[in-house]
Amino acid sequence: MFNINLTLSLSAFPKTRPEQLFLMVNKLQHSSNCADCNCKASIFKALSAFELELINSSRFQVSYKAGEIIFKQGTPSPYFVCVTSGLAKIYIEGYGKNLILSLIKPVDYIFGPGIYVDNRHYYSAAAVEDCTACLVDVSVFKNLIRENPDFAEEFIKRVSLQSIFNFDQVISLTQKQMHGRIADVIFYLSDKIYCQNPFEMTISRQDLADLSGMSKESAIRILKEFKEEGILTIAGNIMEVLNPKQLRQISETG
Amino acid sequence: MFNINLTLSLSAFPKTRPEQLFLMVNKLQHSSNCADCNCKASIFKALSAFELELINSSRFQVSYKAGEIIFKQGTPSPYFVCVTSGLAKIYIEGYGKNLILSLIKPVDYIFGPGIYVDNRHYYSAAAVEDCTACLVDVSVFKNLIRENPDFAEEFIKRVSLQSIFNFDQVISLTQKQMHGRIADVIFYLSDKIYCQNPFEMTISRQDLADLSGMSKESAIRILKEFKEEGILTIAGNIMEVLNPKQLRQISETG
DNA sequence: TACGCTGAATGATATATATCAACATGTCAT
DNA sequence: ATGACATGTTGATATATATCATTCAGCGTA
Repeated sequence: MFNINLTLSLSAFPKTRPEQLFLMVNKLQHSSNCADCNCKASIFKALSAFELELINSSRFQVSYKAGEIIFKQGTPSPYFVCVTSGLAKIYIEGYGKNLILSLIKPVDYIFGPGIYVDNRHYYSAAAVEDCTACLVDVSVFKNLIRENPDFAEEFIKRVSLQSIFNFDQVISLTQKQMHGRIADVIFYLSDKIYCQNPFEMTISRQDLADLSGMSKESAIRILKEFKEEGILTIAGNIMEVLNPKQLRQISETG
Repeated sequence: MFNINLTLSLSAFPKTRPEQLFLMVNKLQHSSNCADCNCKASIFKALSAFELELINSSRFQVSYKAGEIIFKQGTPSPYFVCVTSGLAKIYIEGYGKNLILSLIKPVDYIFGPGIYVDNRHYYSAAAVEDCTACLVDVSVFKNLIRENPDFAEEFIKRVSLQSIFNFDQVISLTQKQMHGRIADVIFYLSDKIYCQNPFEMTISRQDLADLSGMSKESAIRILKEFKEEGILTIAGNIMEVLNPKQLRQISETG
């Protein structure tokens, strides 16, 4: 079922050569401090000052330009990634198409299931907007999980929430038709990602399609229909949901 | 995106009334011993004899007839379920249709993401064949995770493997067309569930459809095509894959 | 300004898939 | 054996969706 198509996928992003990543890694380090930063990062609240300092001292900061790849599905996974600014996406490279699992905004982490299995990434991550991120050595993280049960529970809780989110997503993708799926994605964007109503769509139409599991053309057509029905407006990159009630209705009737 | 449709779903299984479950729970208790049984249950290998006895003393055994519901999506989740004989399915009740996430055979566990979130089930479970299962109080389980880091790691590893499996499944469901999806399910059945090549299909055609995210009629039609092309045979409930290579090909070309 | 490039939009067409309806088969209790 | 009921099978049809081709708009660069 699952095939790592490294060669194929590398060529899909010809702009970012591996060396560039390492250059960026060395560019800026330790520019701020975990103890200050973690206020929004819920799972870190279970850590003591000493433990936070452990993470802080082993971390380094990286910046990515929009479109650049953060890591590739199939590659080793030595770091735990925490996005501190900008917007990133994590996506599975499937059979010709990509499926975006979720968008990652500050302060959120990217940790894949591979960390505890074979230390490989099971999905790719890329910057959608210009991003900064902190990388922390996975082994530091794993040690904390072994030594601090509260932190372990927070971690498991986090993984569980992600899993629940994925369930919703699978049902949306497999049992709703296009209108309902686009409605779901629009709610996801306005409620969970941009968190405001007239919001700037910083993702492309292709990303919108990859989030809702359909072709770019279909996604565009449905946006147009929603516009014509007065459910939303799009001016440039600014989208506003005018009739959330009707949109909810569309989401629920599939 | 996510709606718990309890009323709708109860009526979908008119045969099993809630009282029946409790009657069965009281029928047989402590018929065997975790220390003997756990040989196949990998995550328990991290537990000491004392810890196993903790689980053993708080567990009780239940049996379910084929078709009976083990628990319902949306209900509280006080127990951790370990299937000790027979075959069960876990499935999400979506918009009209069900999606089977996986089949559970001995010795495997059913633990949902709700345990660490809101103590609710996020999917339903039902017996496909007659089943016996052990129920263990979730709090006993959670305590062991707090106190035994090895066990915690095994648990996280387990959850991770399940997550990886789900990724494959999502890609199959959203990016392959029907032939590829049915091929994937047939491999799943022969390699992971029944583990033999001429195998008895104890699941119904509807279950096959719910595993591959399509209508029952479409699933049947594709089985017929596979028969006509000599890829497999079906006699009664016995299915045999004759040309696994070609089936693999179909799986991979989507 | 003109050029070329990339992402977005639109229309025409092909096709995968669900739905509906009818029919067959098996199974169980009477 | 008989009927009733669930499950499986098949065919005809409708429809959701992808694909292909084309045009358009914005944007940086020569």
